[in-house]
Amino acid sequence: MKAPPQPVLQPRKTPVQQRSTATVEAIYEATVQVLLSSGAERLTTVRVAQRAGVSVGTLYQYYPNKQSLLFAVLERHLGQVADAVVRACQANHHQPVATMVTALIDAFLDAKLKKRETSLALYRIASDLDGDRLVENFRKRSLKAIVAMFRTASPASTERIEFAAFFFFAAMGGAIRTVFETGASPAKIHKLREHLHMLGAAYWTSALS
Amino acid sequence: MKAPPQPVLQPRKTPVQQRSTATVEAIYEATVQVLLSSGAERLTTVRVAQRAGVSVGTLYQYYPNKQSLLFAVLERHLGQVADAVVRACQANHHQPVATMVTALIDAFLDAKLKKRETSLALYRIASDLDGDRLVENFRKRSLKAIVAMFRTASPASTERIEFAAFFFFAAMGGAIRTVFETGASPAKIHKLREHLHMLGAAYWTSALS
Amino acid sequence: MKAPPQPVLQPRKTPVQQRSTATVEAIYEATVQVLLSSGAERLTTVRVAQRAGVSVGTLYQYYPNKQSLLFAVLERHLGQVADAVVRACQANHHQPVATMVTALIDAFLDAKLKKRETSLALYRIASDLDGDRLVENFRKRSLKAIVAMFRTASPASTERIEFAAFFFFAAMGGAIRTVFETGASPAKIHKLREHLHMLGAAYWTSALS
Amino acid sequence: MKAPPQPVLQPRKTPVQQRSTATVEAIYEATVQVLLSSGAERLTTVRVAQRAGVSVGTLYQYYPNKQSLLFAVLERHLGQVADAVVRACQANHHQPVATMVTALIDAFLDAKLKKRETSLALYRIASDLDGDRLVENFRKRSLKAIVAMFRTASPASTERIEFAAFFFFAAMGGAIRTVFETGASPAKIHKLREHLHMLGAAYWTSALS
DNA sequence: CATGAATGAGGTTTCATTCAT
DNA sequence: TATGAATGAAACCTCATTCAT
Repeated sequence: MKAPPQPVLQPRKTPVQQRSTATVEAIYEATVQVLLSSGAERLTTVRVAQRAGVSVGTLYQYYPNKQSLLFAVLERHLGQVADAVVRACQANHHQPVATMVTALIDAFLDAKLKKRETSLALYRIASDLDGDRLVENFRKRSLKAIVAMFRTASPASTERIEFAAFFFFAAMGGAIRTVFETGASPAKIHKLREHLHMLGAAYWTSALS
Repeated sequence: MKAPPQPVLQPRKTPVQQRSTATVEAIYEATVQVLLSSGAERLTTVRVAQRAGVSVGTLYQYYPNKQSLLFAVLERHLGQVADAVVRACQANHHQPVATMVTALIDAFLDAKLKKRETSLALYRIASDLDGDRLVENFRKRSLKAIVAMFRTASPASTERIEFAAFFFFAAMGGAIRTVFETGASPAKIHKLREHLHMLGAAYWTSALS
Repeated sequence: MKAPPQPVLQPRKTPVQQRSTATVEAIYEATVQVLLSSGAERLTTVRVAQRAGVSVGTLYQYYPNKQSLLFAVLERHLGQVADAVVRACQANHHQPVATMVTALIDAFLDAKLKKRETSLALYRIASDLDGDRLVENFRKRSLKAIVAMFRTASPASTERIEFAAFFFFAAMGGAIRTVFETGASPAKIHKLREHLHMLGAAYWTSALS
Repeated sequence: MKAPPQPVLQPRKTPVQQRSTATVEAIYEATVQVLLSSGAERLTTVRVAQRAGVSVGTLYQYYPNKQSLLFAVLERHLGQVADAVVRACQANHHQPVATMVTALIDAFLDAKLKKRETSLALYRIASDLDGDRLVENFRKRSLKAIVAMFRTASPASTERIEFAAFFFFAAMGGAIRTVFETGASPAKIHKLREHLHMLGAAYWTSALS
């Protein structure tokens, strides 16, 4: 991956035609597949194009460079998880804290589980140059919803809730990531959920008091 | 016209002369420095050698390939953190749970803080091929000591303690990592420690009951 | 940071466009030329590419590694010689032994003479890793045709004919190679042919009796 | 193998002391061993020195460069074979031609057999830059003795005998080399000798008439 | 004399990206 | 628009040779 002087990371064009949309989608899917089957190290633009059934040239019509490709994948994945979290939070305003915690954890964990493989592959590329920015956006969106939810349940200061949300989100993410990375059997996933609930209940009770 | 090599990750030779000991250390230090200043992506063997003030050839006399270089850094870092954790655990057998939790958290967090920059850089390269193995070893060593400590404080089943240790270690690591990655001001570090203590106390009380 | 490759010696892709057919041929020719002008020792992929008027990258689009390049040249050369031998043998079934011997020798020698320089350069690279396999194939093809021919002229056991063919083929090859290596003036070539005829006639008469 | 501007191929010093002689011998032996065990491709000066139990520096005290090392080995090997041939020839002056032929063949083949492995390894390095010169010397010495021998048995012109000797020597060498290279079982060696005798008798009878 | 650490040119190979067809 | 051949900078790694100790 060469370092382009001024990287452009947005898709080059907004597809409006039928064919373009299909092509973009095929490239997206191919990227995920190559990521899963070959790993980030072996992911080359030519390989992705081949898997997508198009030529490299075509790939570059829609993504100005390799990074934008990976960004697109990462962005969509994070977006899906954030969506789940936001929905769960919005649906549980004014509920008891215990309910909120469970809903938040389940939403996050289930979203990750649904794309477990993709998620695993993406942990790695997220570290690459400037992937942080996307992760940051993802975190902001999620935290905003989480904070909003907990504010309907607790008189604690916004600042306090904000840090607690940030902190808990990070801890939860770390636990899930590690379980995924060390091999996630159904039994282990089950225990993970249990302990997340336990952790969440215990933590938020302390944190909001 | 090369011949098929087999990747070896151990240092290539044990220095016998005075000079080479200094060289190997210089290369190690240079690796850390380049990692910090340029990032893993921009870390090349030539750059490391230059920074160390030696030629590439010399580098390859001591490290058979680029990976072994990164391994050495990762290994030493993880070893130091594990050492700190193990020491803290051994020193707190038969203490109250609250004391144990605080000791564990502080040991881990302080070890990480001491090499915060290095730690940050290493999160990224650990994902690389087989870095997992080192991380796995690190986790095993740490968990063994943690489990041994908590067994002196609780009649809970070993299996339960083991999972709790694994889970908490992962959550704590995730929280710390995220704080490091999002910029760790002293104030934030302070809050982090507080909330880790809170999280730890709340979680272990639940988990061991 | 490379991943463990597995050596492949077959050409990498089949050209579909007009342009690439020309390119692959240019690279092939350049390889022969560099081999002749610089010797196998000085043959580098960059040099070959330059001589071919393309970039190294292009070279590697068609030949997966340096060896495959040399293989291609060796294979074509050996193929041509084998073709000549096979044709000569097939055309002389049921002829007198003297005729057979002369035909065989002339076919082999003339095929070698036609590409004398190439042949000379190839003697050297054939020794390289696994070049043996190609030479072995070449020998098998040739010997099969030779044995088939002599069986139409002699009641000797197949086993006897087979060894005689192998032995004579080797002796003939050695004599020709040495003459080529020590400088082959037309006069010397003339004598060589004469003595090969003499040797062949004398040997096969003994061997088949 | 870099190309030194003005290669010096003679051993750097003539060893007179005890230790030096032993060292030179050890290096020589190590070279052969490395050649056999690792092949010419993997033969490095450091490896040879290690196998010899000395440092590279010491190696370079006795051999000015890598080529001179290989030359020494090649030279000694060829010398031994030439010695055997010369002795056999000198011992068979004025014998019947059949006796001469058998003696010559047996001397050559046995000398090669005695160092079959070394011989095989050396075929390859002899092709390297300027190995030809040594081979040429070897051939000259051998041919001189062969010609001298046959002149005591035949009134044929010197020129005729000379070419016949050259030609036969080459054919014999080629046959032996090929057998060695294709795997020389005792049975195959036995047949080889038989057919060499047959070839030799038949050829020289024709050639001297 | 011996040692072996250091050198660095040079070789092979990859892959993001461009552009003529 | 799509194609895929071509590019070439840049990375990794080797190894003959030197020279301070």
